[in-house]
Order: sequence, then C-alpha cells, then structure tokens
Amino acid sequence: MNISKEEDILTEYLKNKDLKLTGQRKIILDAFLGIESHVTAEELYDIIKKNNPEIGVATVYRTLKILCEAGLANEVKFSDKVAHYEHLFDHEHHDHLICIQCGKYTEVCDPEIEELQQKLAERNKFKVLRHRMELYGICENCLMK
Amino acid sequence: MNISKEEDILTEYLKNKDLKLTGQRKIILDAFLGIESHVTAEELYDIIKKNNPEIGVATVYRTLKILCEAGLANEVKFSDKVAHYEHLFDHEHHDHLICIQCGKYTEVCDPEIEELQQKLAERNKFKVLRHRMELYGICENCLMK
DNA sequence: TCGAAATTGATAATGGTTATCAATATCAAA
DNA sequence: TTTGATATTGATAACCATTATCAATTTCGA
Repeated sequence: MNISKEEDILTEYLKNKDLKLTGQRKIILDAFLGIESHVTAEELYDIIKKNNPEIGVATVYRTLKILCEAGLANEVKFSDKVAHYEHLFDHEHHDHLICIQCGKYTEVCDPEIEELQQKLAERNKFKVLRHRMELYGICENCLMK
Repeated sequence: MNISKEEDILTEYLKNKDLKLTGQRKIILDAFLGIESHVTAEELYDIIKKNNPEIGVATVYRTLKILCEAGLANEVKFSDKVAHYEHLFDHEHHDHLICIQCGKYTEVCDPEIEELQQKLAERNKFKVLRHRMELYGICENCLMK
C-alpha cells in the first residue's frame, strides 16, 4: 500500500468531516487509482473482490461517493442508469465525445468553450460551479464503415 | 381535441413506421403540449388521469418515447434517476443552467458555443448528432440570500 | 366489414443504488 | 494503552423509475 498524494487528500477530507480513514477506504482508493479511465462501481467491486473478497458492494458505492466529495473522483453518466467514475485530481477537466454506435468515448477539452460558458453564465447572473458537456454522434471508425 | 401541427407530425411519423394513431396517443400528445416547460412521465400521467383515468402509466411512458423519436419531445435528465421531457418542435435547441440550491433551471442558448462544439468535433473527426450541456451552480436569487 | 398486426392496461420484473442494522473498527482523550 | 463515543462495515432488504409480459382490444388498409 503506497502512500499517494491522493491518499493525503482523502485523509485531509475525512479529518475535516470527522470521518474515519479505514482499511477498506484505502484499498478502494488504491484500486480506483490503479484504473485508467473510468469504472462502474460494480466493475470496481469485481476488481477489488479478487484480493479483498471481504469488502462489500455497498462500501464501494459509499466510498466512490466520498471520493467525489473529496475531489478525487468525478461521476459521469454516459448512457443512462449506470454511473461511471473517473479520476479527477491532477487531471484537467474535460468533456466527452460519445459514439452512439460503438459506445467509444473520447475525452476532449476546449478552453474557448469553457470561457464562453463563463460569459453565458455571467449574462444570466449565474455562478457556475461545474458543468457537463457531452457531444453524441459517430466516431471516426464508425463513420468509415 | 384540436388538430395541431404536432399531431400532423406524429401521424406522419407513425405512418412511416407502420404504427397506429390511437386515441390514447392523441390524448397524451395534447396533454404534453398543454404543459409549459418540462414534465416527468409520472407527472404527465397524473395530469392525464384526471380526465382519462383509463389510460395506464405504461402507455404514457411508451408514448413519450415515441414523441422523442418523432422529434416532438426531448428527454432531459436534470438531477439523476428521473427523466424529464420538454417540447422540441418549434422550439430552438437550448441548454440548461441548473441551480443546485433551489433546483431552478433556466434555458439558455449560445450559438457561439454551438459553433465551437462543431469545430471541436471536426478536429476529432467526429460527427455530432446531438449534445447536452448543463451548467450547474447558483442562480441569481440564491446568490442574494 | 374483415383480419393481420399493433396497442393497451395491469402488473410483475428489472437493476442500479440506497437504507437498515447489528457487529466491528477507528481515534482522540485520559 | 485503554476507553468509549462515534463512524463504518457487510449482508441484504428495500427503493423506485422504467420496461417486459401478455391476454384482450383497437386500428386501418384491403
């Protein structure tokens, strides 16, 4: 169990909220950090189960929620129903291109758009805290078929 | 039961798909059109129930789905879980400002952003068919409190 | 009018997520 | 280190919006 900057952040967050840093939370954080891109709570649970079969699903759900609050994870809903979680700390904010044919998603980022979003909000006297932008369509591969 | 342009569109859509224009579908369409802004399937069902108690929930769900396919309605997910439906025909596309404090949502539209979205997609060789953009934050009223 | 095919309504089922709760672990203070 | 107040855990029941099922009914072109 290596000590990561993320673990420090989690520890800090928990302390502020009078919550406790448990073994399960460390294991779940590590497993989450070990994954590239995004996972489902259930997927993460399956991975953790291999080495830590004593950890329950509910705890994985609960911990992912905490990671979001601590600013370490981000919940994304691609299709519907299922929530996916992606790393947030040390990762730039990004939006998604989602292919409705093959399901491929691509992370993108456009500072110009972000800027216009701010202006749009200001015009409406609205203070933006976060946003979600998803472009749905056909990806390069599927277009060629 | 007044004949609306929307009903023509629905009729046309159904004919093309070899589906049938039933009394229930007309009633549901009318009820939907009679509502400003957005509704939940369940909310719409409750409204319809008053005058047409024989119509079942399932049919409302089914019909709203058809209205979306016909281009008359649009499904929006504000918070999570529940799907809201808003008018689409004769309404410009728009995005949403959503207040995380009072839940107020405002429809907004920014052609510049839309344009940049297109360019962003082109850079990624992606063909955009539709998009979703939601800005979450605090609305004017809540800011003043 | 007829009949193949679609639709309907009631309700059971689905499935991701959350609530419940007794047993257990954490951690600040003594 | 021990203690004790409080948070956490895991198993599982509950939740709840939406969908599937299916027999009875309606639609609409021929």
